[in-house]
Amino acid sequence: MVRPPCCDKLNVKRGIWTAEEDAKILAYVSKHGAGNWTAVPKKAGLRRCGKSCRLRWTNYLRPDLKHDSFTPQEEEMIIRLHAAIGSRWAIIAQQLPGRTDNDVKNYWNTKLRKKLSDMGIDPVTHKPFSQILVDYGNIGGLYKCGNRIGSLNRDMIKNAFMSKSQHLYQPSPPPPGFSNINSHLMMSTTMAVSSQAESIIPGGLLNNTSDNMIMNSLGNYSMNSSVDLLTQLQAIKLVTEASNCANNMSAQFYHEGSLLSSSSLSLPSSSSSSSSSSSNCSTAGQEKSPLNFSWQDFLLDEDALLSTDPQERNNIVEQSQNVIFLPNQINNENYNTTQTNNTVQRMDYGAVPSYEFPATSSGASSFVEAMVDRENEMFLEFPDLLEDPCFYN
DNA sequence: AAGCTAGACAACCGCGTTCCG
DNA sequence: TCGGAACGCGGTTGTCTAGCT
Repeated sequence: MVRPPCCDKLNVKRGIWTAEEDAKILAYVSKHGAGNWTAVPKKAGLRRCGKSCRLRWTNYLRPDLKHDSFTPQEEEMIIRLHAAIGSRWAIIAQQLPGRTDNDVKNYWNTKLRKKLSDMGIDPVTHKPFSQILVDYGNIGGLYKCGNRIGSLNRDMIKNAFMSKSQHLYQPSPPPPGFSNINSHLMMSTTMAVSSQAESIIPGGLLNNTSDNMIMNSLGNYSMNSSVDLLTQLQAIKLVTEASNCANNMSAQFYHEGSLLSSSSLSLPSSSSSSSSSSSNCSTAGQEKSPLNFSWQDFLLDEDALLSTDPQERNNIVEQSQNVIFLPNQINNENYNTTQTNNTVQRMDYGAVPSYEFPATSSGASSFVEAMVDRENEMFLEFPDLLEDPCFYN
């Protein structure tokens, strides 16, 4: 391995930093400012690689860092952004004042990934395991009549059921031989990416040119496989706007996340569309107070969706669209993103979005906790379903 | 009390990108 | 335009500690 010149010294110290070394870094930065890290070890009197000095400063010593535990709001923001842009920790961290990419990455790897898995959601794709199961079935021919998945992990079955409550999907007719409850499961697990795009981005809710610009761009996402920084910023904006506006939409986000991350958004290379865009909450969004939240709001009326009446189906889909994605009502003075010299500046939120989570009887304080609580409630509500390991039979 | 294990977090490594002469 | 140095990022590894057996 070829070490950088600044590290290519035999006597470079490695490992845990001492308080004395920290003090030297702090003294140096306070005097000269952060930067020119290759010169820092020599000027500060440290036997460390410049790269290591920079890391120590950015991840630990910076005065603006928060060292307390993550709040539920931060936790949810990480999940949302990860769903939207994947493991772009630096970008995600920019949306969380006082947090570093390393912080976010560690928190994800040690906490959130496991929590999502426990909730039945694949932390990589943000899709329910049940959908992966169905995808697997499509490949392996599980749909064919008489096939059973009784040999599959019971937890996976459980997760499949859970996903019904956590995801709002476009309906698709159940495969032949599936019962009504099966179709519930299937509906929750089958959707086409293209239809997602249309379902979560109802153009009718857009009020101004810049919004339309973003939405038109998103509408073209499937045509291009490249995801540039601007695209990700757009995704972040959409995510944060959706969070602020429809603060009870946590469950649906995974739906959106699958769209935004799995495929690829193609947006025009116009920086103005990102920085100057603003949007207003739709009437629909304003009317739906979090206080009036009902879990049923997240669920589609399957019978209506399966109805042969096109108008009835459209009505349901339109309702779901209004629920899923709402333009924001963010005060642009508080919500700002700029891009200068290819450096993405932190978005500042005058007020950190406060999310309302699906109501549970336990009063969970975070989205994840709410989901877990809801899971428990649903198991109590439908114990019979979980007794039968052969849902798909 | 000793050993083991898992979780949390700090630090390192390799690689891609940007900067600059 | 090119090449080397510096920087930044994401993945991985290492270390410490608390809890359990």
